[in-house]
Order: sequence, then structure tokens, then C-alpha cells
Amino acid sequence: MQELPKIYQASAIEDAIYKTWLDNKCFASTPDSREAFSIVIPPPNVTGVLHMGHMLNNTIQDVLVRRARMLGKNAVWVPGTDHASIATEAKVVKMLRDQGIKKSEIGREEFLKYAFEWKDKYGGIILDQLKKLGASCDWDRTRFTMDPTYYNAVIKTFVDFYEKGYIYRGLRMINWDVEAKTALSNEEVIYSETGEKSFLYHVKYFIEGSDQYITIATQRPETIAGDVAVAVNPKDERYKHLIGKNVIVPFVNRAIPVIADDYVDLEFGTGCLKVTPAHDVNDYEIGQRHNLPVIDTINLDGTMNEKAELDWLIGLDRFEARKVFVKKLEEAGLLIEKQDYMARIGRSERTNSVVEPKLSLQWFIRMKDVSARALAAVENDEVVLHPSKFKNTYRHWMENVKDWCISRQLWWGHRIPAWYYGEGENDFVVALNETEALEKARIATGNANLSLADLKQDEDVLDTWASSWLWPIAVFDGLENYQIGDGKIKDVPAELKYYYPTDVLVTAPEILFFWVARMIIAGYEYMDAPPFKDVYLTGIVRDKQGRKMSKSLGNSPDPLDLIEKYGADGVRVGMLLSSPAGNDLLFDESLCEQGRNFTNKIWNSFRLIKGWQVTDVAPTSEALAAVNWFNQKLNKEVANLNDLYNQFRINEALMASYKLVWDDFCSTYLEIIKPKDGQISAEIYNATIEIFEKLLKIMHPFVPFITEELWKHIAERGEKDFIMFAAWPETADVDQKLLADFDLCLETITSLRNFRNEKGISMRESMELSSTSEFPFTDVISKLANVSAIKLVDAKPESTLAIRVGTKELFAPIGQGINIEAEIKKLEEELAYTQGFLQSVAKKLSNEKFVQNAKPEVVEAERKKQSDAEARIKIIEEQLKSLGK
RNA sequence: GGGAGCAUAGCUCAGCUGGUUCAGAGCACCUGCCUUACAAGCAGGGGGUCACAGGUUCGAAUCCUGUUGCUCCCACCA
Repeated sequence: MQELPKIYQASAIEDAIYKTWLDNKCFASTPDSREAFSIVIPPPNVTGVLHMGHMLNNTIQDVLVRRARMLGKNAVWVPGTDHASIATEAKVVKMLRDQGIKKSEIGREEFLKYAFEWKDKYGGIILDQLKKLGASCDWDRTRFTMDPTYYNAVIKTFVDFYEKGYIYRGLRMINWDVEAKTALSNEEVIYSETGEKSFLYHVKYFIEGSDQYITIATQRPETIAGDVAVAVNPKDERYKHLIGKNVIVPFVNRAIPVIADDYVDLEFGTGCLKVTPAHDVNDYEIGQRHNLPVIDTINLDGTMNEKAELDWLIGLDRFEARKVFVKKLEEAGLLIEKQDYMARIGRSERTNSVVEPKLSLQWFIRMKDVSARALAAVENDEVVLHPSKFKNTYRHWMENVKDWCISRQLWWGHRIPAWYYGEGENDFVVALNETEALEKARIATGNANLSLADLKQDEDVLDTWASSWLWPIAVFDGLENYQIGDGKIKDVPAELKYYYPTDVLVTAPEILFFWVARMIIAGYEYMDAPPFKDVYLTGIVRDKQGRKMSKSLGNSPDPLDLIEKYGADGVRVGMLLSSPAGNDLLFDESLCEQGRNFTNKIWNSFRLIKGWQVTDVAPTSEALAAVNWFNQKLNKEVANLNDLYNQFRINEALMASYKLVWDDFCSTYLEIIKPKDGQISAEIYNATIEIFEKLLKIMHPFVPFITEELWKHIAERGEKDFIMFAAWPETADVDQKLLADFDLCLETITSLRNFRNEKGISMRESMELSSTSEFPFTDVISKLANVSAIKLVDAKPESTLAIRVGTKELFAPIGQGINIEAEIKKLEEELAYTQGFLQSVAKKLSNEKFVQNAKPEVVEAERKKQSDAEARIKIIEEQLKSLGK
């Protein structure tokens, strides 16, 4: 066994172990009679690359799945990827552009061909990276949100929702990205913290048939041609007399009314608001209230169109148009003031171009109609969020939920199954496929001769989340046999029945609404049950300075480099060491180092044990005591761990396991039983192996590789005997008395070591002590504190120094180098402190109200404090006396 | 502007319905050790008016109010 390296070499072992697991199909799961445990992975973007957030998230999932397996459950972890429409399309567009190919020139079909090629090329990378981490996913189940079956499921639910009346097509003010020429959800619009530098232009609008004017303030003079009214606050005395009159739009010379609306802020600008319904959300709403027309003067690409009427404006980009318009206003003497102004300008998350509010026909889901049960589910803990503080956030969002715009002007995604047969707004049918669409269209038009050529499918695709919200159902082929119009899934597949609801979802809080809430909605809609019982919300992985990790900052380490350097086990421990649920993790590479050191510690404890020779020597009494003690300790800690896991306190479970292995097992247990000559009794050896195996099991979810490796080496095992399927240690009653006695024993050892440290007595030098009290486990004390004997005496012998342990004391002979004066000073200080303490306790006990109101056990505890303090004072006083004081 | 949350050791955080597991853990730090498992180690130790000010109570890190400072979410005044 001497050939075992002193340092654990993770990289030499991990790949081989993972391969063995794969070769033996260890992660595969099919329904059987056991209790199911299922997790579906939050599907990463198909062309994404593993980042630290994934590392944290997937480590946690793997820990949970591995422990479930050891608990004897039939555990499955379903992996997969998300097509991530916007992100992926953006990448493909860029790739094509780099090759000099324009998306618009090659057309939809050609573009999708390129996109799928791209996906095939890069799609597997992130999943392969997860394997390096040790992720125990059932890879045969890998799903992709645009797999044919998944695609069909998405289309089916769209049609179903439409038929149920939850989906409508409506004219809405949306966020328009003029560069990508796509609608953006609110979430994809970024507002800068401080706002952006802009101007507020004060412009004269003449009152019709008068040389009087009013002054409006606007940031966007280029939209003036789209004005349909000027609004003032009805309470505004300055303008009351103008309400109902008309003003003239500059240059366009159109007369528009002055209207009163509460929306207008008296304090802001001039108190007069130009109303341009086509180009501002609030203006649009005012327009709705006052039945105003809509004049849309901006094209999809951000240039001015002919509705702007003015020749010198049409065709210009909106920002160019603004400059020109301002110049014209100046020349005409209509510009009164150009005021500096910090505006909150929305920019596209993808292209960073300024978002253009735009009226557009889009598809929406009526969220209020479908979300009631999803709101209640979290409220009444049918779905439990960890940590629970997210319940408030969730409630707030769900109570104020807005209709969800689900159409995106992209090609990469699930194409909206609507076919238009005419130019009218309502000339369309929604159907599962072309054939069905044609049938429906024939009925709708009453024209039996209608052909496919007369139909035109909607060009848009669905928002990514409108597919991933089906993830926990669709990955089990839940919607394969779904019939439209039933409201629920018919013939629920056996797999789905078995694995659904999944047990826990592990994801980031930032997608609580995008994804989690919507999955709950879909779960109730189709399965009549939530998609998961618990939601573990991780934090965001930040760098040491608290900055979010990002490519542009370059502050994100490459996870694979970390794994190479510290081993997957080390990185896993590092990720979990300091990340309670919901808290951001300030990542520091030294955490991985700590993790690696831990694996090395485990490795070396194995080396130590394996280095012993089992002979027929008799077990030592201290070793027997240690075995007893550690087994009790294990009982207690396993129960504690189970409790922590049940509460999803994963990092605390890790820390508890870490301390159990490092402090209790290595520093205490092994040091007690460690034979000086390497010869150990079979009884102790076997007990130690048994304990070591239990510890390996406890550690396995956190450090799967090293534990699997040592499992093979600590005892004779069959080829297929994997720790990943070994039974999680059982709990048993705990002998509290034994643990308390042992704690006193350990405390005594610490006191003695401390005494040696202070007095400069080497550990090599054996000490002979005496005491008036009995100590538990004196053999253990002897071994770890190098004490030759503790003689029982009636009183403190002459020329000894007392070492206090709780209310007991040990007497050590006064040797050389002991400073009597210093000892006396120390004792006096302690005496003063203890007397003060006693006083405060006595005061409490003499307070009648305390004795009356406090719980009996609390009063009892105070009495014990009092008597202990009194005893201690007596001891200190005696010690002082013995030192001639 | 609306809502939620946080503030405990140098750092990251525990501390559940007020009282012996109440001031804790890990890391960092300091001291002494290369003691034949591990220096990626061993032994020991010092660090906190629990943000501030009031209040409730016999008793407050814990409950209430206010102040200050941070964070997040939502909505976006032209």
C-alpha cells in the first residue's frame, strides 16, 4: 500500500470513473415498483457554454439526485437543452453575416437549415461539460425543445389555449427592436440605472385661429407628425380655458384637440403633453380613453414613413429625423427651449438599440385567466419555494400579472400555427397543421375550393418560454396523446404518471416568473397538478467583488479549467461551501482549493487505514471506546443530515459532513485508534472500515468521484458494486450520555493541550496528573494528551497547578518555567469575572417577576449557572490559596 | 413612484415560535509544530455594543416603531 501517492490525483481518476458509470448505465431509470424521484434540468441554451451559474445549479441537482438514489428511490435526472430562440438566432445571424450571407436573402427554409447545422455542431458541448462535473443525468433521455415530439407538443398547447379562449391576437403597444426587427418582451428591455442624457424640447403649438400658443415638452420631436391631441391635467388652472379648443400641429398644420387627462403631471415639463398614440405606451392608453386616432409615422426599421407627411422627414432614421426636426423648429422660431434631461431609455437586451414603442398585431395569453391556481399553489405551499422569501415576490408578480406577448419576429422556434386566408384582421384559422388549417379555412370562408396556396402561415415564432413551460411534462412525452379540446391529457403515459410531479426544481431566482411560474400554470392546466413540489432557488454566482460574472468583464473562470486544476469533486465542494439557497455566491477560487484539500484529506485517511497490518493484537480500551463513540456520533449526524437535506440546506449538510469527516473522524477517531507500530486488531480494523464506508456514503453526493474510487479499494467489491447505489446510512437512537461524556473527555484533552502550549511542555513529554474527580474515558485522554496517569486524590497536592475543565480540575506538577506570579494574576482575573457573572445571575434569580414568569426549565438553568459559578469560585479561591495567596 | 428583503467576527454566512447548544461555523489571521496519513497537514489561540435610536418585556441579535445604509423585483412622467 506504500505505493499510494501522498497527494490525491483527481484528474487521473475522474474520467475513468465516469466512464464506468456510463458503461454500466448507472444513471438510467425506468419506472418500476420503487418510489420515484425526478428532477428535470433547467435546459441550458443549446449553443451555450458551461458557466459558473450552471456549475452551482447542476451540482445541487446532482447532490439531490445522488442522495435520492442512495435512499433507494428510483431516481431520474432528465437532461436537455433549450432552443433559446432569440439568443441562438442572433448567433446564427452573426455567423452568416461573417460569411457575407444575409438572413433576408436566403429565406426561412435555408436559414433554418443553417440553424440546425449550427445546433448539431455546438448543441452537445454544454452537456458534455456537465459530464465532467459528474452530473448523473439519464443521458438517454436527453431532450431538446425543438425535437419533433416536443415541437408538436408546443403547437398542440397553442391550439388548445386558443380554443379555450386564452389566446388572442391584438393590437398592442410592444417593445420593438428596430435592428433585429423583432418584438421584445418587457423583460428583454434594459433601462440604465441613471438614465441616459437626452433633451426635453419645449415647442410652441398655436391655438387654432389665434396667435396665442401653448408650449408642450417632448423628448421626441420627430414624432410630432403623429400627434393627435395635447393633454393637460383637468386640475391645471393654467390651461383649463383651453380644454376643448384645438391647436395646430407644427408643419403638418393639422388641428388637434386639447383634452384633459389625469395622467398628465402638473409638475413635469410645461404641464402640456403631446399625445402620440402610435409611439408611446401611455399616449396610447390616453388615446384609447379619448377615442383618438392612431398615426403611425415610423417604419419597422426605425425610419420615418409617409404618414409623417413632411417630405423632408420621410425616409430618415428616427434619430436623424429628430435632429432635422429640431433644426426646422428652430428656424421657424417654434423651439422655445432645449433642456438637458436624463431620460430612462429602454434598450434591447440583444442589440442594444433604443427600443421603439410600437403598435403591432401580436399574440397574447390572458394570464389572469390561467394563473389563479398557480398563485394559490405557492400561497398554500403545494409548491414550496426555498428560501421562502421568494413567496412574496412570486405573489406580487402573480397578482399583477400582465398578458403575455408570446409572438416573436424570428424564424428559429416554434412557428405560430395560424394561417391567414385573407387580408382582414380576423381572416385566420388556428390549427395543428396545414391540412387541418385548410379544412377550417374552407369552413370559415364557405369556399370549398380554397387550396393550400391560398393560405399563408404566420411568419412569427413563439417566445422561448412558451415552449419551455411544458418541460416537466413534455420530457416524459406527456403531450403525445393529448387531444385538443379535452382540457387535460388523455392517456397519460406511464412514464409521466410515474415521474410527475417532479420532486424538485433547482433554478435561478431571475427566471422565477419567466419560467417557474409559467411551468406551474402549464402543470395545472394539463396535469391538474404542479410540476414540482419544491423549488430550490440558487443565488447568482458573482466574483469576489460582488460583480456578476460575465464574458464582457472577463471575470468568469472557465469551469473546465477549474475542474482540471482542483478535480470535479473539489470544485463541487467549492461551489457549495458558501451558498445557502437564494444567496448570491461570491465565488473565489480558494473555495475550490478548500474543496480539493478536503478530497486530499479523505484520500489520506484512506491511506492511513490501508497502511495498517491486521494482526492478533488485542484491541486497546481507548480504541474500543472510540468505536463506540463514533458510532453514536454517526447516528446523531445522520439524523441531522437528513433533517438538513429535508430543509434543502445543502450547504449546511456539506459543512456538517465536512466536519464529521475532518474533525471527528480524522482528527479525533483516527488519532485515538492509530497504533504506534502499525499493528491493529481485527476488531478495530473492521469497525473502522465499516465507519469509513458509512462516511464515504455520506460524502458521496458531494464528492462522487473520490468516494466511488475508495469504495472500490476499501474492501473487496464486485465489478458492479457501486457506492452510488449503496444504501444511505440508517439512523438509530443516540446514546446522549455517552456523547456528553465523550465531549467532556475531548474538552479535557483540549484543556491539557492548551496547558502544554501555554507552559511550553512538549507533547512528547508525558504528564502525570492527579484529580479529586473521576474523568470519563481516561484512556482516550491518556492517548491524545500523552498523560501517563490520572491519580485520584482527596485534595490538591502540594506544588501542583490546577487545570480546570468545567467544574472539575486536574493537578499538574509545577515544573520549570512556570511563572507563579503570572498564574496568580490570571486566576485573580478569572475570579473577578466569575464573581461578576455570579452577581448577574443572582440578581436575575432574586427578581420575583423572573422566577414567576419564566419557564421552569429556564429558572432551573439559571440556578445551575449559579451553583456552577459558586463551585468555580471556590475552586479558584483554593487554587489561589495553594499558590500562597 | 409601488413592493419585498437585508444589515451579526477581516470575509462569506448560521442563529426556527424572545431565556444554556447565545453570541456561533467555515475561511482568513496569530502562536507553536516537517509528531513515519495528509504542510493541500497537526495542536492551540485572539477577533463582534449583533447598523443606529427609541419602545414592549422580569429578560431582546431575536418582537414593535423610527433613522441610516445596501440589495432585488415591478411600473416607467412627455
